[in-house]
Amino acid sequence: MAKLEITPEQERLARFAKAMGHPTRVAILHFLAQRNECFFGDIHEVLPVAKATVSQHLSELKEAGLIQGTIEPPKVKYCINAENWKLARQLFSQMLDDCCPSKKNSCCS
Amino acid sequence: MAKLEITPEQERLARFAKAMGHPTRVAILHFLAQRNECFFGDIHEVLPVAKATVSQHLSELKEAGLIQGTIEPPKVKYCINAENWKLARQLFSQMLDDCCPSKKNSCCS
DNA sequence: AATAATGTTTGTAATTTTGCGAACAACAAA
DNA sequence: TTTGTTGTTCGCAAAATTACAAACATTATT
Repeated sequence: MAKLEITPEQERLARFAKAMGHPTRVAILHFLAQRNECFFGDIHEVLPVAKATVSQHLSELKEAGLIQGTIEPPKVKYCINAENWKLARQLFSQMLDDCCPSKKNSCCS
Repeated sequence: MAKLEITPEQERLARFAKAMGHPTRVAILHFLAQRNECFFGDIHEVLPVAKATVSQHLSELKEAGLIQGTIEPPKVKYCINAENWKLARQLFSQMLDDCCPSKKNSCCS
């Protein structure tokens, strides 16, 4: 029993995925992914949620490593964490590309 | 305020991501992604969790559309849902590739 | 009909997530 | 020093997630 070990890479992928697992956070990432300037206010202004909630979502994205925040008094600038973003891309590709090759007898019909 | 609409695509992506947001489910997907035969028992046998829990994780992956199950009495065969898998690949690529282009002045330094 | 094998469903408990208003902290400007 | 701006943190409540054992359903086999 239990021959399968969950690898650190799988843990990391799950961590990224979990952070992306909410519509508002996807919207935030999408917003950040196509902008240079990105203050908290810019994000909050555009979302239909309370600022406390936005702050919380940002904090989760940050803890997952997908974004980073820099204090620029009196504002806070957020942006994609390029390094981890790249890693996320790799891990998701690894997972999603590595399936359903042109096997015969595959149940993935 | 609230000028940003959350698109159906973002909802879908979040749905996929949420399903992938747990180490055990990532492990299950990885397992399924490289196999043709994939009965419940094969999956359960290899994971360090109770069968009720495995069943629950499978059901969540199924509801998210990432896998599908077929009853083959007295067993149940699971496999990747190829069509939605492809969609997931597209959505994740769209999100992850579409960032941090070689902009000057990008905060993604 | 009784038994066995394979998974799902149910019931339960602990934990986590989500969302918001209100209070708070940090800094700039009047 | 007082006021205003910008975000974070706190406290709370509702809902969702996670995990398991036990009960159940379904189909084969004896």
